[in-house]
Amino acid sequence: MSETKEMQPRYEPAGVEERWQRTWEDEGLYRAVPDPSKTPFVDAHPPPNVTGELHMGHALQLAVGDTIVRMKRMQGYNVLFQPGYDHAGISTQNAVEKALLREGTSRQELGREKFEARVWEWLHEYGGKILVQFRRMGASLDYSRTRFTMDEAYVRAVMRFFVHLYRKGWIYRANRIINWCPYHQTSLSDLELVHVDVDDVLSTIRYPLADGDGHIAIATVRPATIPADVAVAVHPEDDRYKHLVGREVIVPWTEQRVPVIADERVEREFGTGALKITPGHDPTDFAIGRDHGLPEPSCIGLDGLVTAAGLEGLTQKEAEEKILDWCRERGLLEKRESYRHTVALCERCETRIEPLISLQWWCSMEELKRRPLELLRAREIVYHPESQHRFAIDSLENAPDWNISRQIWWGHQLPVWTCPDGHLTVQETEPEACADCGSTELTRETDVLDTWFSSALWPFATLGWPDDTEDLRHFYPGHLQTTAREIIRLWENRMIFSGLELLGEKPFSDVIIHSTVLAPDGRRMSKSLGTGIDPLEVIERYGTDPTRYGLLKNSLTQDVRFSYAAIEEGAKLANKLWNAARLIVTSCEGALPAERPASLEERWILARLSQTQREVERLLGEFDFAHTTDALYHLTFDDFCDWYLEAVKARLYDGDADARATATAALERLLKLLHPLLPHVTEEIWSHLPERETRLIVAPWPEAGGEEEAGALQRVQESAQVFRRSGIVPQLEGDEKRIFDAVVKPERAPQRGGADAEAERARLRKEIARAEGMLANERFVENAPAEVVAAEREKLERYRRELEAVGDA
RNA sequence: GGGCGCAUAGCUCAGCGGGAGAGCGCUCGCUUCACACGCGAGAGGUCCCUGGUUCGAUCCCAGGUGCGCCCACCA
Repeated sequence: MSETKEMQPRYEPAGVEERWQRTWEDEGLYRAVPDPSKTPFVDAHPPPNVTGELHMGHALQLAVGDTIVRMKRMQGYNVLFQPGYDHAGISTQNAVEKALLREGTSRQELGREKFEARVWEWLHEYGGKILVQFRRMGASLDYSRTRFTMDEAYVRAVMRFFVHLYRKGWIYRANRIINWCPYHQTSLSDLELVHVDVDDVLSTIRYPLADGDGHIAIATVRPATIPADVAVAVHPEDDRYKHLVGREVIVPWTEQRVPVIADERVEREFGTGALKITPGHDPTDFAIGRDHGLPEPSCIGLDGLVTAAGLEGLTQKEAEEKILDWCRERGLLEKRESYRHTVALCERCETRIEPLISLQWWCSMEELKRRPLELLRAREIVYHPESQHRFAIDSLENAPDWNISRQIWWGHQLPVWTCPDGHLTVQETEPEACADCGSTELTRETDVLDTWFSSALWPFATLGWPDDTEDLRHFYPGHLQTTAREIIRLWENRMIFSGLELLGEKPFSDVIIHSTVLAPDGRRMSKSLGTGIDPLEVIERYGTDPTRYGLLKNSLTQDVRFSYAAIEEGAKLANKLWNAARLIVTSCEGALPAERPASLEERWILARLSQTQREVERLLGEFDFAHTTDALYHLTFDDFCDWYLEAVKARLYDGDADARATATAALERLLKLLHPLLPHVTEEIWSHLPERETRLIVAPWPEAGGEEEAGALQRVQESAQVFRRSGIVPQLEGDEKRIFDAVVKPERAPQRGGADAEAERARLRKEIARAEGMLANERFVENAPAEVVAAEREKLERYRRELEAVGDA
């Protein structure tokens, strides 16, 4: 399938990349088909939010997964790289609501059914955008298998999961304090909040003792919640208040009598050391209240407005004013001081969160987390880098029960029906009648499930579960996951326990937690800061190959700053490779004779290719992309181009058949090693090589041969170094002399003066003195490892040899 | 308040017990028939500070300083 196109001196990714992306997909080379004769390799790529535009983190994530997957595919694995997108409950609902607002209407006006229809409409318009972006990033996903978490089949999996957990007794309904977003009118998990610092006012208010004997002062930033106070708490060891425990105080405004209790969760150092207890509107107070058996009244409604007697319908600010005035009149307001603290906001709309008590659905984690922990501890599932493995274990150990219900409209409605008598019927599909009393007047639970409840099924719901499909049998359990750090607890842990619980096997064995890509100035990339860089714009400018190279050049262990320089390095590598290929292709037209690598430089480059291949296999096995790029960059520039090609160039021009055959073979191997990293340029070059039977993307990964000759050019390279520094031509013979003359071109090199030679001698003498000094140190020779001492001896000999060559004046 | 991580050349970063490295940038020399997104040479560094362990520390340990991220109910 060689195509005879002229190769331009400069490689231009534009056009070439899109062409290959189409070709690979059209020729079905991304397709994954179950085949029992092959070993599967599965990476279920995280489904981005359907509303989203891909950001730099997605680009990195895709590059990481795609690089591994491309190597595996060439190595003969039956690769499934699964694409799709997530319905992203609240985030999607938000986007559509914003659109409705612009049209002058609202979700409430439309009603639930019309709103849902509207979301689907919106999805049909924008939902495909993600996949276009995936393709443009060169991701070799099997697009024919694209799944959506609200597909009919997927919904069935979600319902099955819920019913399964319910029947196990792990799903329950309970009143708990939750994070309530008054704007979205829904509960939110702790992980859906953002915390920001705000300037607030801390008020110190006196609660008179019921027996008239003085007062206790408490400090609060939320006087509006005073009407729901049920106690005042002090630390049990606090000598200031010990004597008051068990007595009663009078709550301002309501003038209710409440007890003084002791609890060690009270911070003695904060404020006055006394804390008002409002279980209905504060998580700490809620916990303390439950432990002390206190009532849980509320004074703030779901809309965030106050409901307390005499304050009905007021905003919290207004209520606060009234209460503070009330206190002031009675001399109970001790002081007001400015106070900076953090508050929780809804991450979607940045509305201040109200902690409220609400009836929610929960999933108990006690049983579900047991086996995942065993597997993680046994390292049957491994997070990379190692620090994230420990974090994953910690976060699972401490996983609280999971609030799985949300009071929004867009999502999977709970498969729970209630009859007028309050019996619950829980089953996958709509029941005819109540399971308990046979009533046919059933109403379905209006809550929907947390988005992550469905995401948790991604590795197998995409394969057809709950049906026993061929896909499932062949492609489950999978292997790789690539994810951002912040969703380990939201997603990774839940995929693991759901896979183990429902299918009995872990969904994957390795999880790569990639780094966060920061803006060039080290700040977070974010739209609101204006620091975001659109990966598609970078791709437009530099090409996909350079972009993924630039992103992968960084280590996984720490956050990295986005760097155009790294991407330009990738562009240079692509261009260098292109030109190396141009030299070989243009001088090697015509039939190829048998390969017979006879000369020193040929044996050397083939050994270097093998050596680097092993290194790349090892590095990618450890998911070390930074060193992979480094090794391949130097292999291409230094070894392949600057030494090997320079050495054989003359023979290629002369039409030496053996040289041409070996050059083509060597280039072929170089292209294979580089393909996972730079898929497009390597495939394009491959298409210019004569008589290729397959596309490079599915060409077999080479067998790494021997490495014995990898050091064969050492003497020539050392001589070159000495010559270039000193101008002194070394004594070499045969192949070594020929290579030296071809690569170093002594006749063309500028004549060096005596100063250079003298500088070189001085350098060598210094090195020799250092090495001699070390070897003269008995304690070094005795205590240092034998190989370290031997290496030092070798160095000494080499320096002496070089000094002799330079002429020890 | 917990947890994790980072401080190495002008910049971005690798190295992590025995010669201080890469890429970019900078200086100098190359109109060498694959490539100037090239080739060659070079300048540039108390490897954050203070102690400790060691024959030997950029690397290990302790403390300090300065950053970053994640988590957390100080009202």
